[in-house]
Amino acid sequence: MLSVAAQQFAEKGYSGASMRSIANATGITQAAIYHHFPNKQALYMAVLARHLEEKISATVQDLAKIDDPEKCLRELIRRLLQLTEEDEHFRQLYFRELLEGNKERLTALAKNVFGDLLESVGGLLRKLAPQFDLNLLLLSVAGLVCHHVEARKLSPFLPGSKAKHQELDTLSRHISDLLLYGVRGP
Amino acid sequence: MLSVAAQQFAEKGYSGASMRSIANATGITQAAIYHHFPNKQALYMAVLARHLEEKISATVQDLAKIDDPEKCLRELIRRLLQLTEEDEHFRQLYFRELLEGNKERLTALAKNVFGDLLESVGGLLRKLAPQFDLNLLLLSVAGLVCHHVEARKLSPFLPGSKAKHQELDTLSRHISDLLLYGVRGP
DNA sequence: GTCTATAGGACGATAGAC
DNA sequence: GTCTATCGTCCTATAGAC
Repeated sequence: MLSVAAQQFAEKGYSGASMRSIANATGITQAAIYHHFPNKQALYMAVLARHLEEKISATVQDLAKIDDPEKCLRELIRRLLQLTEEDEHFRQLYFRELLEGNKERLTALAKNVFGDLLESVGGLLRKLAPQFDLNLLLLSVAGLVCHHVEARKLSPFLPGSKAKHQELDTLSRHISDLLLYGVRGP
Repeated sequence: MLSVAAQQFAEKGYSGASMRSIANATGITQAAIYHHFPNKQALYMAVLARHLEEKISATVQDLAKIDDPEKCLRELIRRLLQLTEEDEHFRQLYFRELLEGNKERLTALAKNVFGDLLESVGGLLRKLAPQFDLNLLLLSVAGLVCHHVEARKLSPFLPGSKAKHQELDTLSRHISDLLLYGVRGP
């Protein structure tokens, strides 16, 4: 039921997803939701907790074990790409929170999502890029990954579009190379 | 009236913004909108055309005149940051289109927004980064700029947040340095 | 070009039976 | 825990007067 709600909130947004359609897709009537959650907001918060906060910590685990900083960064990019590709709703919910999240929800997002990210890869990034601000670098990585995956819907309509622009390996190499070496390339 | 509608669509999304609230904020009644637009979709499309497609072409003009590629890239980043900061609705509408745009709307977005971008800075990027795919590079730049500005709402709640993370100059230098030199820095 | 009025439906939430 | 039924509110869109 939480995953059905996540799908609808991600695809249609908070206002666009109705309690009725979520209930119907779950297989119960709209009134029955109110036995599990007091109101729509509470249901939405439960969706966020499960879909954003749990998934990120599972994704970035074990990264600290990789010794070589460059390999570790490439692996971070690869995992984030895979997460945001496999779980379309994760990415959409994150974007929607950036757009519409109030102070309370943004605080939770910062603490639970980026807090976990920092813990896992903060050390790596500090070693790899001592000249850069850690928070800004994290936001750069998140922006690159999420935007590239989200823009795959847009990519086919761009002039000079190629099929390989859709592939995860292509995106992974592009982002990693860009981050590691800048526009001049490796 | 189009700018009022842009504001509401950007802030509350398509479903969240009602014809009533748009009309009231404009100073007319809800029924009067239907004299100017046949329905809600048509109003939304008019908003997109004005707010996304017109603004981007004004922003990237004159860039080709700058000879030094590095200066030109820095200026591109600065202008895009300024556009997406000054015109909050531009950025929000772009993100919302990425999330919810159908094929027709994404085609228009690709053609009118990224088409203009390509025309103005395509040559620069090809010269500056011959090893990188042009479309992927454009999407990287767009993702970095938009995400950084959008994430300013999130930034204060991050661990280790600093006031300067909010400043446009800081963001501009961070993004430009990262693109030009990678994580190793200049 | 804007108004009032209203149709017709979807929404969130509640009451109460089973 | 789920149902049916319903309330009150909001919504998009239309009709018709001025």
